[in-house]
Amino acid sequence: MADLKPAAPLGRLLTKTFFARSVHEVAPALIGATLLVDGVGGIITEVEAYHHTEPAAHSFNGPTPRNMVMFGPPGFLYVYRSYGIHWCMNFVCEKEGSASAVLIRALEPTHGIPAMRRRRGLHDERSLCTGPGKLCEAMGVSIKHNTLPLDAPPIAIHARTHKPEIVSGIRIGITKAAELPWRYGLKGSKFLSKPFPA
DNA sequence: CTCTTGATCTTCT
DNA sequence: GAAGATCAAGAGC
Repeated sequence: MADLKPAAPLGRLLTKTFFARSVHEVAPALIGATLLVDGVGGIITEVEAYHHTEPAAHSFNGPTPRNMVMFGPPGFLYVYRSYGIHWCMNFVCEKEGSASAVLIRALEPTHGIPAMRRRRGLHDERSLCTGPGKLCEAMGVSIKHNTLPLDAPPIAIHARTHKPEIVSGIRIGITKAAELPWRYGLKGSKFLSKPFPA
């Protein structure tokens, strides 16, 4: 079955240098970019920044087998198990040893929607990728993808072609350092894990 | 609509 | 032993 939804125009492919700067610059710059894994994915609508200097970050207490990739160079994928059942994906940023990353929280599906629907089961398109665990399931991302480079197959991230309106707010689902406004979203998007407060 | 609960991996106490 | 960067299903209002 053909994919009938028109895809957004794709910009250039992002390379590792895009991620080699402050996580607070990378996070809002990713909103509107198109993330594809094996050609399946969509427009990034929501992310959160995590910095190793604050206690909500997995890297706050130093390296472990799980978070090892966060301590390496920028431009690689960090995938971890959440609540024992879901996978969540992050882009490692800044520089080697900095251990900061951006959590991808929601996508607007544009590519390979039938494949995503198949992986997710009985779900409407609006709830296919509106959460960090949901989008990994929809794109088939798991621990197998941990440590993969972000600028080589099967991963492709296309820059946005126009700067969108971006909203920010406090992060979701955490108890430590919860007051930090490091959640970023595409203004007015219907594909968010939760609405941003007005 | 909101609230509660179960799933059960990784890390920390 | 407990908590956590989650999600879906079910009960109650």
